[in-house]
Amino acid sequence: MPRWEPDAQERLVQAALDLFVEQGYDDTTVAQIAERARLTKSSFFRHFPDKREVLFAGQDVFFGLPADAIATAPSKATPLEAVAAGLDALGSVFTPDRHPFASRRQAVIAANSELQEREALKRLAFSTAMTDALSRRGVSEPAASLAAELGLLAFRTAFARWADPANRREYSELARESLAQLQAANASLSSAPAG
Amino acid sequence: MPRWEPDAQERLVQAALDLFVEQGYDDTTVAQIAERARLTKSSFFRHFPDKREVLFAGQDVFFGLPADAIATAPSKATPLEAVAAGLDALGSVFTPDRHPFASRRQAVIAANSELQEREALKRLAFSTAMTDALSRRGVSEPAASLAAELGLLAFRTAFARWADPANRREYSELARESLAQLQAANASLSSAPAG
DNA sequence: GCACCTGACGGGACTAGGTCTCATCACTAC
DNA sequence: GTAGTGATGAGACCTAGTCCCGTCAGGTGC
Repeated sequence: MPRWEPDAQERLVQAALDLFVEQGYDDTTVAQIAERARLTKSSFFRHFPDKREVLFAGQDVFFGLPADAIATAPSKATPLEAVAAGLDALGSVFTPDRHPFASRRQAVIAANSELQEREALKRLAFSTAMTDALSRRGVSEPAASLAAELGLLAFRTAFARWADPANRREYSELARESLAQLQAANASLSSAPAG
Repeated sequence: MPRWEPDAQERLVQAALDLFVEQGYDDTTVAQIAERARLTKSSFFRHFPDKREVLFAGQDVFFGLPADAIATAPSKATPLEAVAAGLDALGSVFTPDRHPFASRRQAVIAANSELQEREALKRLAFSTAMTDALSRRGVSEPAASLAAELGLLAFRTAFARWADPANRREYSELARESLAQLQAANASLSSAPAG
């Protein structure tokens, strides 16, 4: 008989998300989260540096995937092709079984500016990682930053569509679509307005 | 003889920046800031919703300038021309006399992730404001978001160069230059890599 | 000249996020 | 069997942030 229940971190994440959905982020205390996960406040802060991070655990890991994919893309690939390969690499993360979790999580974030702030910081780290990977491919500034920002915008669009509760399409399809739409829009930016 | 010293908010900002430079953001308490400004902790939180915000006061105001400029740009202007007009509108904010303050402020932000987080959120609000202004001009998605992100990236580059302690060039010149470089890089994104 | 209101401020109680230190004890290695 | 490891509990402690109440100069009405 083991001394502790396994998967403490996962229990904390689940308990946190459930409580945030039930009663809101602000009205949920760390002690409540820990209690529901059958742990204490002390243990919570051993697993997460702060309360917000419980919804962002592991992001640093899978945001490294695009950077790796960009680094290992064929050397003849254009910057945008490398970025596309980077976004594709996230297909292994946003699988259908994770959709319910992601969907509820996004709803919680959308309702709280503190969490949107953390999300903005994570996005910054994401685009920086892609920029660095492009730089190491020999892409100079500001092209590297630009390609990374385009990739980030495509990702944001694709992820938002994927995480929508009503969505049934796959992430990789949405990612390619978003990037293609962005490239098309890019061409029209310097032409006359629609109206 | 007035009951209170005037310019309480400005005194708090100055005291905060001085203390952050002297001993770091984390090692400075709100009580210390208030004390140096000859006020109390209570008054600090009357002027700012939280400790971070003391370095971001007034941003919402001048980040409305680009949105207004985009809205009032000639109807025949392309999205990117409207964005350029938007960035130009910030010339009245980043004047040489504000350079010392901005320079020290950026150094403090660069040293603290909590402040970078807040800055990321402000940038998000900035790009959202520009996107909305473009949408009201009839620019459709994702062109509006794309143009706004291009504008934001140009602004970030220009502002970083302007706020550099060694910089002597004017903001408006740097802004136009950054946007032009970005447009040039945009054309090269789909061509073969440099190496 | 008097009463009244306003608004910025001081003071202090209170909650909760976050840090730190120490004790506990099933499991593992030797 | 003995010593170490490591995830946890317990609790003191600090500070950000909220809330309420009291104070009092200046302005207003009469």
